[in-house]
Amino acid sequence: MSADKTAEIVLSLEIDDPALADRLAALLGNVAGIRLAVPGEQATAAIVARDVRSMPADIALTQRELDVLALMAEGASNKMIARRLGISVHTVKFHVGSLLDKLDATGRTDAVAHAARRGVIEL
Amino acid sequence: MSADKTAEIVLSLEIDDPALADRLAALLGNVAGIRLAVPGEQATAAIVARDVRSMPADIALTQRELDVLALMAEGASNKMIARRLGISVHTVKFHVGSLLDKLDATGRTDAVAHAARRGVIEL
DNA sequence: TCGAATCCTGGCCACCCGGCCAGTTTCGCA
DNA sequence: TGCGAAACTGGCCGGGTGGCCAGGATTCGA
Repeated sequence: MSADKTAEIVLSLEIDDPALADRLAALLGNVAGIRLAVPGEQATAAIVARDVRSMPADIALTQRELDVLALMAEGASNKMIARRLGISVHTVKFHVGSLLDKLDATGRTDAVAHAARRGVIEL
Repeated sequence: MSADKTAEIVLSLEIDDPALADRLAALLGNVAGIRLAVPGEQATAAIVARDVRSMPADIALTQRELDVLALMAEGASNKMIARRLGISVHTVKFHVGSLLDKLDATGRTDAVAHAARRGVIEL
């Protein structure tokens, strides 16, 4: 019975803003096929805030830097990034250096963490 | 009036499971006051997966591994971690090695990214 | 009592990383 | 028509990283 694919979808409302949470609760409360989870209940999916954290002025990264950053977040080494982007390792290092500078990070791990925190990338 | 509190809520559907995503899209598609975001659009909130399949039982990490992992997420080097925890660099490497193994990561950056994705740590 | 797990440490070594120096091309804008 | 920004490449090098080997100490449950 737990494998009933057509059962109603349980949504966990995880919004800090009370006003927004209330509005969503009201709107979703009487939609057939959807049910809001009671506190602590295992939900199928969750609704989380999305507008606040991406607001504070995205850091100005070039397209190439974003390419490199995305691959860094995948755990790729400079060599792998170079191969994937079809450029040399030296160029990758060049972009990584710019990234560390712009993101105020001490290393690639820190850079990915900072970028994720600021919403520049999604993990 | 962009500050109209009663404007429709834009939801970003971020569900990997195609079937679930389709069902949610169908159910939410004609709810007054709610609109699904087009790709790339700035949404008010996001709907993310939250069932058991996406939370495959927290990885069994020891307390010490969690200590090391947290410092790694701060961008700390092995040497820094060693100093902070009062242990040798060799021991830090030992724990980092275990983390890479348990988190199925290729390097410390990948390890932090994986851990963040699985909710083991908060960035 | 005997493992098993966890935590700790050391040496060794190939490789990676980040920073330094230098240069080239292409593009858009003033 | 210059000029800066972006992208790209190279050499060099000190230090960091990760994997391998070896060991020892502790606790806990079978």
